[in-house]
Amino acid sequence: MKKNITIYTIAEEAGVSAATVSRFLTGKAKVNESKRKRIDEIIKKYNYRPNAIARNLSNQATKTLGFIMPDVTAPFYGTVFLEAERVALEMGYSILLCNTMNDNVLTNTNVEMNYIDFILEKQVDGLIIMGGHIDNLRTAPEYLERINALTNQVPLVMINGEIRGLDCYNIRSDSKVGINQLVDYLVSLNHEKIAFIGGYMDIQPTMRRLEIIQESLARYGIGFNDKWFIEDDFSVQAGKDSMEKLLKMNDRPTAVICVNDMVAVGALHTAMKMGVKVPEEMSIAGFDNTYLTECVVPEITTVDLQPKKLAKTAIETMIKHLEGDMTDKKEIIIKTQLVLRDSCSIAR
Amino acid sequence: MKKNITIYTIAEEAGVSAATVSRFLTGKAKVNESKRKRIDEIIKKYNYRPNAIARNLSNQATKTLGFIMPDVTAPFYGTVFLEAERVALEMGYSILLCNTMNDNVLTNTNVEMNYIDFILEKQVDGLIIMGGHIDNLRTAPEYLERINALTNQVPLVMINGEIRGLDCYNIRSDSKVGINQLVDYLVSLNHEKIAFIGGYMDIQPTMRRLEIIQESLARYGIGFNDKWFIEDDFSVQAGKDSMEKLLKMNDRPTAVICVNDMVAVGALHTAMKMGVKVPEEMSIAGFDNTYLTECVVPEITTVDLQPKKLAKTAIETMIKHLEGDMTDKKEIIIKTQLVLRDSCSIAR
DNA sequence: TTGTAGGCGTTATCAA
DNA sequence: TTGATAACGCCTACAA
Repeated sequence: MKKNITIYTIAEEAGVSAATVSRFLTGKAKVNESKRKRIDEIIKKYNYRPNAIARNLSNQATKTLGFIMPDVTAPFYGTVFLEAERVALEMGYSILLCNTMNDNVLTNTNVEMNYIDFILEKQVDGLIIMGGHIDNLRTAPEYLERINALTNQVPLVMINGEIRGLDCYNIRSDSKVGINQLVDYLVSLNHEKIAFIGGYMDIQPTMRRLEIIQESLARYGIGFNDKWFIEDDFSVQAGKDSMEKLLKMNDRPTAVICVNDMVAVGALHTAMKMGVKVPEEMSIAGFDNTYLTECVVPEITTVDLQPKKLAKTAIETMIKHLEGDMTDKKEIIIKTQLVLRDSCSIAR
Repeated sequence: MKKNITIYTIAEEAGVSAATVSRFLTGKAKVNESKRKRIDEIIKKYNYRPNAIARNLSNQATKTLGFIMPDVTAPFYGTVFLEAERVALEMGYSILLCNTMNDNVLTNTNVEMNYIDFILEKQVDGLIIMGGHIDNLRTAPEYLERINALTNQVPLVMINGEIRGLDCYNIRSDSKVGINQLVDYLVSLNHEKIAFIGGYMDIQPTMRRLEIIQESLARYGIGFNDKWFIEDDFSVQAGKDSMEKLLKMNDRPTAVICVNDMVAVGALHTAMKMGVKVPEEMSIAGFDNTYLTECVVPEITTVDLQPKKLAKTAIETMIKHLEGDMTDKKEIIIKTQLVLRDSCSIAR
């Protein structure tokens, strides 16, 4: 086994001490011009790279951020992650990603809890959580306890999470603006029979959106028919199934708001398959404004949650905190906005 | 600042030496039952977790694999990554993901090369590369040189890469079977005017697929009209643009094979927007078999590249290598297969 | 079965 | 400006 090349290797060949090589590497102290040059040469000769593990151990910091989410494969989460990675890298940090996929959002918190431990062992400097159990309105007590303890070990940023009274940063989107715009729009198109599909009752984005929709409709004196809330998960398949249920009803809604774009795409899929014309016979809207909305015809009208802005804010908030630039602004709201496309038209 | 809890903290309180605690932790040597118990208690009391960084430094291994790819957000890549993460975790490894997004596939190799350095500094035990410059048929010499050097530092697994004569493992999908099936199918539907859209000429998956399509058509004595190869990138937008070009031609093809599902979805989008019925007036097929194909109507007929199998094989191959279970099978072929859905029908 | 001591590759403190 | 030297937290001979 070839011996590793270390600062000692470099130091020896350059005729200096390891400390000097280290200083050269970090640039935190001056080193004589001639030695500089020699060190530089040897480093290039060996194509030497400092060992980040050793560096981390010594520095007591890894310059890496843990990021826990359900599934990068979902366009919204994926977009957030990618932007987070980009911004982090730009600021000199890297991201350790964990997908908790297998967890059942409503019950089993094991995967996520294991991941938290796992990620802490890796000594991340900060932890970012998006989706999963932090969205759960009835959080399991042991999970709550764990996440509370967490808060003392490492700074935490939650994206669109729901847990109250937790000492962490919250980056959340204010759905209200976007939803009001959406409801205004639908009402202006004469819709009064509006459904809401996808998502679990116990999950925050679901209930929050549903409530705001109801409030928003109430401004027009329009009631929400509970039969038209179809509970399911957040997948394309959920959209397909839920729309099918809706279409089998005697009293159909004229417009369907979906808990996210994936569900909207699924809903559109079923409508088309069952010969229901969108938007002529049925209007459909989504949430998130992911690229999916522009994949289908008609393109889907949606509420933009600004995933990139969420990501950027989350990373910047975390790094500011880590670098001592404290704020006491623990909560940051990102505005949402309606994006008009082709999937809604006048009710008939 | 609170002092960190280390094996010494535990050792002291348990009245044993740090070595014993370490042995308890690794389980690699026996430790007396009564001490076992005491150690265990203290560990729980403090909620102690071993510091992975220190462990890695000592072990000279990180149990993490670097994974370099262009963009997790693309469904195919995302699927591969997710499965890779799952399998790796199951085998006790974690994955450090890097998205090279910003690189221009054809020219600038900087982002990817920087990432390689970056990832090596983190002392990953192995490196997996999928997409990006390894697909480039005219690889930049300095990139080749770099990647060759790489090969001496860390085991390398390439997924569907093209670089020949490199000492690494290759997991690649054999497109031939799937493409032959696709061509057989299209010909059986009376298609003779078949286009191919998306992808760059200089990129392996593009050319490989195109060549095989041509060969496959040749079996039927059908020629390929070069005008119907529209070069573009691999995005939904590419599909939209390319289809538009195709539809503006006087002599239109009756079927379009797309370099991947995203392009296929884009192509379908344009066809529908321009009032061309799919599949009645135009058949469309894709590659990859991602979930996108089932989002749209008609659902898209595609060649399944088995992303999960690619991922699993890649990870298993890597870990087998790392754990000394060497094989000399440096190349593993994953079969592809045609998946029939609704986007193709008889030519007219 | 247990403890001592040295090493993993860097950084940082303290003299010089 | 430089060089010893002691951390950082864990693992593993080696000796007991």
